[in-house]
Amino acid sequence: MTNISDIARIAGVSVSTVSRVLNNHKYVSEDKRKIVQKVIKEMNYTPNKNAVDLIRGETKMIGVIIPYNNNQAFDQMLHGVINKSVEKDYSITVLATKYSKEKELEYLSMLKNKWLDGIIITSRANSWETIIPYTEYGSIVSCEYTTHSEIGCAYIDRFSSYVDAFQYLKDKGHEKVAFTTARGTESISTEQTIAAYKRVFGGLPDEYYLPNCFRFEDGYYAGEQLFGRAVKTKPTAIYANGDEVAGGIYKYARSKNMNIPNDLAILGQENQPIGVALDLSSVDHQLIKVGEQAFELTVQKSRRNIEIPYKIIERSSI
Amino acid sequence: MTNISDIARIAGVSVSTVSRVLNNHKYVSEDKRKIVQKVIKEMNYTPNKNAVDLIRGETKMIGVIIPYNNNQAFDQMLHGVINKSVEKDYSITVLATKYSKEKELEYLSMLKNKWLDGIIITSRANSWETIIPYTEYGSIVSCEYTTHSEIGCAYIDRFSSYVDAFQYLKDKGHEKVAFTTARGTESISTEQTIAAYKRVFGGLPDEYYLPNCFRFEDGYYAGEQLFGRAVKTKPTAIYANGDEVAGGIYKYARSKNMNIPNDLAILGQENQPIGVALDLSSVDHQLIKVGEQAFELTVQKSRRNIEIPYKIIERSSI
DNA sequence: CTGAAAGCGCTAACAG
DNA sequence: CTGTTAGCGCTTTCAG
Repeated sequence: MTNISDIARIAGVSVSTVSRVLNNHKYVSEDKRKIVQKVIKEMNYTPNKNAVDLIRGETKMIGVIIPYNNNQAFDQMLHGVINKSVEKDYSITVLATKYSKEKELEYLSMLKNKWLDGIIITSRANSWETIIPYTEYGSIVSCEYTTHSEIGCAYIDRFSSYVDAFQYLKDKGHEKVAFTTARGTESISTEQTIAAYKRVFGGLPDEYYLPNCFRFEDGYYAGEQLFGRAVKTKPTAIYANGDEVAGGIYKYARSKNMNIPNDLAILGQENQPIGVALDLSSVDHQLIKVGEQAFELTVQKSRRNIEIPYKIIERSSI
Repeated sequence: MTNISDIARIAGVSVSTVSRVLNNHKYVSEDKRKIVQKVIKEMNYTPNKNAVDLIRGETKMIGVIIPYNNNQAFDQMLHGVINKSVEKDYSITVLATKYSKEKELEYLSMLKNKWLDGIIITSRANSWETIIPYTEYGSIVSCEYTTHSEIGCAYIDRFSSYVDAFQYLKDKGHEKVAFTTARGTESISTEQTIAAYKRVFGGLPDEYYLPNCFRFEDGYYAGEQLFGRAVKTKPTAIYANGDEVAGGIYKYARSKNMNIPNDLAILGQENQPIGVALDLSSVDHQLIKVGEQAFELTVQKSRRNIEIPYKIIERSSI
């Protein structure tokens, strides 16, 4: 491993001069700069990033906390982050938690030990109170709205979005509406969905709320639950927490020869390929943009709150 | 930022002793170990990873080179890598190249500057000859078969897979078969598809070969190309390079009221949700397993070649 | 069992 | 413009 002093010795200059040309400082004579560059090239030398980071105290590396690494929604945000990072010469490290509080804390402390310059939280397991102390060590930005002034966020107004979605369904004549969510009531997003539902429809029949839906199969199973079992009044519409889940529901409905949208209207989320394939209406939360914005906030160490707009994409499933 | 000597001073021991308890060395008296641990906890101290990595010469960090960060196939391999990395306490950094040779080289030199312990190449832009010199600085493993002894690989026998797929179509009575690929003939995978095609069908009519297909829309466009324009003999079957692309083709065909599989048989790849939604047959290359194996090889610094089996999933589209 | 001291490879005053 | 030198925070001989 050739290092900076090898280069200095061979080039017949001091390490500082080598360091200067490495970092494009001025005040290096053309002669020396030339020769140093020549030696660097000849020796195929690259500075050791650990040493540089150690002394500089920053790594140009940002971590993205995602609960699951195989979920379309989190993937979209991750993609947004990666998109921007390529331009800005940052590296992105994927931090999967499976919603483990310990794991999440472990990742957060990567800020403390100077491994990461910043962290983007797409979805969290711990309370803000336990997360906030870590902002002392690096920039933390959230993809979920928060009023805590220590945390920047690029967010979608989920409550409004859910209200709009349910209202849209209601306007289309649906009064019996079911919905799926990923996690249960430990999730803010689920809480907001429920609140939005109640706002639009008044009460919420237990059987219309189907948690634990992540993937296609979960949607299919949700269909079975809703129509195969003892649900008193069958819903006429369902709002799924993603197009993949919506796809599973669609599949189930078609397997029972139900007509979409006449027998069952389906509204998905995130405007994914499976949705366009099946011609499913979807509310597009523009998660890629969320990721992109989150990245920008992180590198700028900004604590601003930026709202990303959503839009309902109307197709034939409603 | 409290550091190791702060801890040492407060605990009334030397830095070496602190270092020893940090690294679970034996030969530390219970008394001192206790007090050091107490101080560490009180001070909320975490070792600086840069300093540790600098002196150890390793980072427990692995990079994954992917051309695009929004392509289902690469995502699957990435997910496999991440799955395993969580267990093994490694961090994964995503390295998107867009097939730029320069960018790829830049990433490769992260091995040289001790930033990454290893690199997994899901798809490469440079020749093996230019990549191999970097194996001197860290473990490089490929997700594509290679005989170069310096490189380990977790691969699928693509040529056999393509031959099987085309033969399967032929056995089902299809003689006029078109296919899509991601890149053009600069890609080994495309070359293999073409070779497999010729092996099974003899020649390859130009118009049956449709490159530059990545996403749903590309599949739709491929359908337009094939059926909307002056293709002399319409194909009766098409082998798509992914279920998303297959989905686009399906969508196009249905928009023209074609019957699947009678008017057009469709075979996809990777067994993705969109494929099960549309009931598309698919050859599953088990890319997640490829990623998992690639990870194992990388941390073991192994140069073995491990073949991952594929399987054709029969559904109603053929 | 413990501490002093020598680095790991680099940057940034500081003094010429 | 250039070199000397003192660290960054940690691990690891090497002597006790």
